Amino acid sequence: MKPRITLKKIAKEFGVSISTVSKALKDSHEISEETRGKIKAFADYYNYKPNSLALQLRNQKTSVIGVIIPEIVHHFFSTVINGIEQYANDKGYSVMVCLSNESYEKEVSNFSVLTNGSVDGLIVSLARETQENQIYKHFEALIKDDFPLVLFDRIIDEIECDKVIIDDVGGAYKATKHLIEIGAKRIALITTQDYITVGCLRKEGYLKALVNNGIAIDESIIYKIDDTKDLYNQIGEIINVANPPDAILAVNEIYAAIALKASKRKGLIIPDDIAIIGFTSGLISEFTSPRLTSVEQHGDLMGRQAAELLINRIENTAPSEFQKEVISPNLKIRKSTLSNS
Amino acid sequence: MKPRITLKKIAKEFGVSISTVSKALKDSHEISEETRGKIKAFADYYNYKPNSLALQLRNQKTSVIGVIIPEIVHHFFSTVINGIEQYANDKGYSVMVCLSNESYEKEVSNFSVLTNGSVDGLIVSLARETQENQIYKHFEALIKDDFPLVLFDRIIDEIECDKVIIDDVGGAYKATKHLIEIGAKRIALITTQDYITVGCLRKEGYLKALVNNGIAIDESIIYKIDDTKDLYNQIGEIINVANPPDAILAVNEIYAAIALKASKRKGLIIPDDIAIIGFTSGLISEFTSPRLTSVEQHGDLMGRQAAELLINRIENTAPSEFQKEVISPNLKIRKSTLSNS
DNA sequence: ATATATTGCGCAAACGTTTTCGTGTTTATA
DNA sequence: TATAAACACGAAAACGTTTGCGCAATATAT
Repeated sequence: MKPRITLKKIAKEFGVSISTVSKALKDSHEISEETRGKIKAFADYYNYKPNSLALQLRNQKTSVIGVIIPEIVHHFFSTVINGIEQYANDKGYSVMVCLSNESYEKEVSNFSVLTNGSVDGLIVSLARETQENQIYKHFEALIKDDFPLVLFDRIIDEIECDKVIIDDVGGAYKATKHLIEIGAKRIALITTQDYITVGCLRKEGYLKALVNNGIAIDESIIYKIDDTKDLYNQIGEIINVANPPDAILAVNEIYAAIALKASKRKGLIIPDDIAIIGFTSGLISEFTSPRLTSVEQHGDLMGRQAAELLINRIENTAPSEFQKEVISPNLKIRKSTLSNS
Repeated sequence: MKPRITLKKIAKEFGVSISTVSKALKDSHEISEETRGKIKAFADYYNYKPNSLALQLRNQKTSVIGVIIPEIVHHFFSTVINGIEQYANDKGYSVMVCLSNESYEKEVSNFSVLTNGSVDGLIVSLARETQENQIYKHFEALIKDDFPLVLFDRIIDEIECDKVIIDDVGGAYKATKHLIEIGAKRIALITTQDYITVGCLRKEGYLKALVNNGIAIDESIIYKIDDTKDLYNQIGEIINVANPPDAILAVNEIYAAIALKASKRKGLIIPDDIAIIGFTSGLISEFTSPRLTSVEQHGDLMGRQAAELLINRIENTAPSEFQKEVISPNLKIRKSTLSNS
């Protein structure tokens, strides 16, 4: 690659000082019309652009925000990124994305890459492993220095910073209530392992809805899926029993879609024999047959809000207490809970 | 945010020079054991980390690669990002993602943000609008300066740089041939507007397969979808005719999934009445009913290869001629072309 | 005791920019 | 003609880092 053109080189070309060139390019009236003209023409010809590293160093501001997410090949997270990008761009920031791949170690290494001055702030959703291990040491230094930080979706309360979450309890409550309203009596819950906080919260909403509507809790139809093992087998076993549940609430779209397939394979009619709802903001629900009723998570909005909180923090326009934004999910009712009869 | 600790501050603390501190922290034997010890302890306590902007400026290297893609909420692109990240991380690079949102203007503005010295190289897939307008002015300066650049998927031949594409012609050929082999006679093509290069190439493969197998080309069953209008209507009209095609090749997953739904609604049996194949690397095909046969695009691999080409270019380990990697797609045969009978 | 190594550290340049504060020359005013 | 103002530009510091080189002071060898 050819070396980029710098103020110094332009200065040399015309036998003037660097400051003269800098001022000329900024149209300072300190510099004569003539000098200005030729310098600008020259710079233009060679496509001069100020080196942003130098500017960032001088201004002590990068206008970049770092984002660390567990994975990107995941509709929810990519919508969040989208939201972050939108808002950040509007405000003149760029986005640097790093993936933790659900690994604690990778998350920590991303931290050290991003907190060395290359970004003005950080938006993070915790890796599964981090939640599992419950080690948050890498956050301590940031918190101590008031480094601008926003946690979203996969958050933990111990870390003191701005946060954006969806009301998982409320979403699960709404979904469960809907199932009850359409006549379900035995509503199974397909959820994650306990250490995934969103899984727990959704279970909470599910339980609350049951209790509030006078349905006894049946622990035997609450299933905790192990994401590292085969999903089809695990979920298939829930359906392929003598007396399968008459409704299912799944904490994500994939679980729901698999449950739907398993039900069809067993010959159950959806939603008459079994109604299904998934959590999601994905495309899958749109194309299953029948289409899946689902709890919409508004990832875009979440991203925008996270970016807004962060940028306010960066630019010191935020209140000193940390904010916690809660986004209300809504139920998108489709055919998997909507009987034709 | 508290100001970060610097060499200067540590130097002041101990009444030594900045260079002493720098050397001490690097365990230089130029510095006495004693001085080294106390400086390192102090730095450690205050969690000193070298400011990466300063390093980048000094080393004339950012170890960041910029990526500009049309959109991120798109399974194919997110798998590509994933691949890029994997390879880049392995090699010690970080990734900065910018979205063009299919807009020419946004693409150009992303260019100016990223080519000011903040990244060592660029991986780009063109915005739809850019392909439509055929204005590639923003590339010229880069090319002239040998700026490390890799184009993937949505490429154009005029721009001289490294490229990664999938063999769209071959993929469409394979898919079409498969349809012919299972007995299809009237194979419709659902494709994009002409300016999308991948659409054209896939059409080419489709036509070639027809010709090679002695099937007459019927322009009336080649449909060009307008992405800015309602997809369901446009695709529905293809199916809801007196004599619908007996097979469909769609240039992406969504088109295929919609065609599948429309076919089912009309009461057609898939694949007996109508067989369907989509291009994709997505999740949708997995969950339609029946599941969709599809041309797998290997986005991950594409990302890794793009990153490899770029990093080789950056580190000057690439041959001087530009490379063009072509990835062979393969056919994932599922129930939408696999008759039970 | 003198010459030579070795040790321990500081200086200064370099990366590229912006900006304040001079400073010398020219022009305008008294 | 003397003085003030206007003009056109340069020097230098600052952002934070690394590193080759120089220079003392001490330690070792002759």
